[in-house]
Amino acid sequence: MVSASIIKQRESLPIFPYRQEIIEAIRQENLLVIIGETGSGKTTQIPQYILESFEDVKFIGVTQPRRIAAITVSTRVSEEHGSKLGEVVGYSIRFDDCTSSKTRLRYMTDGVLLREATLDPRLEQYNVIIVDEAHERTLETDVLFGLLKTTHILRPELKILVMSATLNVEKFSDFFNSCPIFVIPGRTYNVLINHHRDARIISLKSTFVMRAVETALYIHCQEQPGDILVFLTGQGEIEKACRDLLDQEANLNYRKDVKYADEVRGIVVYPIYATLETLEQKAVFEDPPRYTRKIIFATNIAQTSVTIPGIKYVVDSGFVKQKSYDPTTGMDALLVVPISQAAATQRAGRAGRTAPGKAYRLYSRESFEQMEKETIPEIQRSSLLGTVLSLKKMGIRDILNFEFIDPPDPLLVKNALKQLFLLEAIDDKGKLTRLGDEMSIFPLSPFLSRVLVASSKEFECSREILIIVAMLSVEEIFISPRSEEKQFEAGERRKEFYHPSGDHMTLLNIFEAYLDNGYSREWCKERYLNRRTLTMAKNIRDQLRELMLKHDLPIISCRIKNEDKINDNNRSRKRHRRNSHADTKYDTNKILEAFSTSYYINLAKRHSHRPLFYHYASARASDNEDIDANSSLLALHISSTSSLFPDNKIVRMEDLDWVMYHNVLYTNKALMKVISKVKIEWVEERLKLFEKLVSVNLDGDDDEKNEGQENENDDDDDDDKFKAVTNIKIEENRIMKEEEKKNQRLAAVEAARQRAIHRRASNSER
DNA sequence: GAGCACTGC
Repeated sequence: MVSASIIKQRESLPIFPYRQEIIEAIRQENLLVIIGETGSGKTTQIPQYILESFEDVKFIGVTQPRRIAAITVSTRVSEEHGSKLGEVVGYSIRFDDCTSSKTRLRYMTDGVLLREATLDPRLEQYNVIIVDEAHERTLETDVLFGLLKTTHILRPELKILVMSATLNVEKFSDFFNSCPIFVIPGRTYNVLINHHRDARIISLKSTFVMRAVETALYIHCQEQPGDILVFLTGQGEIEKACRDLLDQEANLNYRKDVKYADEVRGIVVYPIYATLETLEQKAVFEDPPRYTRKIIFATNIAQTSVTIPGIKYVVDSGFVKQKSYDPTTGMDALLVVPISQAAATQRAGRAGRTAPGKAYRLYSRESFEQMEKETIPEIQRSSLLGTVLSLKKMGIRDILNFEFIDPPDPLLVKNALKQLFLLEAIDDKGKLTRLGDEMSIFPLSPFLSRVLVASSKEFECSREILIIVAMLSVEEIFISPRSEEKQFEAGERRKEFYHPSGDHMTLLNIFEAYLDNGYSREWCKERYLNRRTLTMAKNIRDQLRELMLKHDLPIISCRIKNEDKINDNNRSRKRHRRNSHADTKYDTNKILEAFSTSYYINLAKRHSHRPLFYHYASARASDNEDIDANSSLLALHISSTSSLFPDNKIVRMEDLDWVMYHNVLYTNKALMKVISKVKIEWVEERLKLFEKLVSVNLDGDDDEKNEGQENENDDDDDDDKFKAVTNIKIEENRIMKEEEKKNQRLAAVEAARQRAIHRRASNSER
C-alpha cells in the first residue's frame, strides 16, 4: 500500500507539474535529453512515470555513476511504488544484484550496463535505457553513448533518455541526432558570488590553503550565522587548514571581532575526504551545537558525491587534485590543477540548497573567465587499455574513429593498442587474439587479466595469482593512523608480512593470514589492516574464480608442501624466519614469472649506485647503452609503502637489479607503487615485442576494411549486425573527419591567399 | 627519502 503522505510528497516535487508533458515527449521521441537540477525529482519520478503510463514497457534500466546512488534511489522508488526492494524495483551493482524475475525497473551503475553491453550490445532485454547524471561524464557513460548510438539504429524502438543536471547539454542532443531537449525548471536558491578583487589563479597555487583559512575566518567574523564549506584539494592540507583555523579562532575576541557574536560564539571544524573512516565522517552531517558555526574543509568529494545539509557559505580555492594519464610515459599524474567554470558553478551551488547563500572565490573574475568551460571528461585523461579491449571484443575494428562524444587524443588510443599488442591481446594487424578474447572476460585491467590467464594455462599458480590480482584491485590495505607513535607501531606490524621478493608476495601473505585468522575483525585491527578493503578483495577473488571456472580456466595452486625442496633464496628466507607469515610456502618464481608476462612492460633497472630506477624499454628506445648517463630518462623511486623501500632492509639494494612495478604515480616525483624482483631471463624473449612495435599497424583500418563480414567463430546474427553497423558508422565518421580536415586545409589556403591579397593591396596603397 | 582527488566492473 502506498500511503497518502508518499503521494503528497511525490506531487510536491518540482517535476510533478510536467508529468503529462514528459510522458508525451517520451511517447513521441525515442531519443530524448532531459535537463533537471538536483532535487527536481527526475531520477526517482521519470522511471515511475514510464512504468505507470507505458504498458508495453517491460524493463527499464537506469544508470548511475555511483553504487550508493543506485541503492538509495532504488530503495526510495520501491517505497514510493509500494513494493519490496528487489521485486518490481531493484538495483544491480557489482557483487550485489537485488533484482528478480518480477523486476521491471532496475537502477544500476554505468559499469554494470557497460559490462552487459559487451555481452549483448543490442541490450535486448531493455525497452528503455536512461543514462542519468550524464553531465558527470564518467568513462563508462561516454563509452555507453557511443554504443547506444548504434543500438538506436538497430533497435529504433528502444527508448534512450539522457538525463543531466547542467544547462550545457546541447552537446548531448547534437550527438544523439539533434534530438529534443526537455527542460525541468529547478528549485534552488540564489547564491551571491564574490570574486577576489585581483588574485590570479596561477599565483594562488602556493597560498590558497592559507587564504582559504583567512576567508573562512573572515566569514565567521563578518557574516550572519550559517555553516561554511571550504573546497581544498587533499588530505594533508585539509588537516592543516583545520588546525590553523582552530588556532586563529582561539585568538578571537568575540565581543570585539565577531559581528554577530550574539548568535555565533564558537566554531566546530571538520575535515572530509574519501579515505577518512566513515565513523569520523558522521559528525559532518549533523547540526552543530547551538551558537556554534560549523566549518568544513573538504576535497572534491563534497562537489558531487556527498551533500552536506545546511551550507550557507562556500569558499572555493579554485583548485582540484586530478588524475591524468600521460600516454608518452605510460604514467598517471596526480596533480593540483585549476577547476573548470562548470565545477566552480557547481561548488557555489552547494551554498544554495536550502536557502539563499554566498560563495567566496579566492580568485578574480578574470581568472574565472579564463578557466576551461567544462572539466575535461575522464575519457580524455585516462588510459584506454581496458576500454579498447572491450570494444575490440565487441568486434569494433577501427577504434581510432569510433564515435565518441568527445573523442580522446588519438595518442591515447594508439598507446592502448600498442600495449594490447605487447600483452598479445591483439595481433600485428590489430585483431583480437584468442588470449585477448579470454582476457576480456575479466573485469580487470588487461595487465592483470593477462597474468590470470597465464597463471592458469602456463604457470600453474592460478590460486595464488587470483588472490594477488584481487589484492591489487582494491585500494589501500594498510591503515595509517594519525598519531605518530601508532604510525610507528603500524609500520612495525606491517613488516611481519614483508616478503623478500617484494610486494606481490607480501600481498599474498597478508591475504592468506587474513583467511587463516577467520577474517577476524580484531586480528585486522591489531595489525592496522583495513578489514573493509580485505573483504572487498575476497569478494573480487571469489568473482574472478567463478569467471575462471565458467570459462574452463583451471585453478591450480603452487603451494609447496615440503619447504626444503625449494632452492630459491634460502639465505634470505632464514633471515626472516622469525616472521611466521614471511616464510616461503609457495613457488615464488612461478608466481613472479607469471606476473612478468604483463609487467615486463613495466620493467625497471636500478641506477648503478643510487636507489633509483629507470624504465627499461624507454632507455632502450632512446638508444643509449649507458642507462645511468641518460639524462632524458625519468627517475623512478620506490614508494615508502613498498616492502622493498631501502630503509626496510628487506633486501640489499645491490641485490635489486631488476624490478617490475604495478604502476607509477607522478606527484612531485615518479613513485613506483607495488614492485617485485624480476629475473631478467624471464622477460628477455618478450622484450623483443617492443622491437616489433615499430613495424606493425594496429589501427585496424586499411587491411581489414574490405574483408567484409569477419568470421570470428560466433554465429550470432544480431551480434554481427551490431558489429557491421558500428563499423559502417565508424567508416562514415572517418570519411567525415577526413573531409573536415580537407576543408580546413582548403580554408587555411584560402585565408592565406586572402592575407596575401590584402598585403599586396596595402603595399600598393603605400 | 615519507603521503595519495574521486569513482567503478
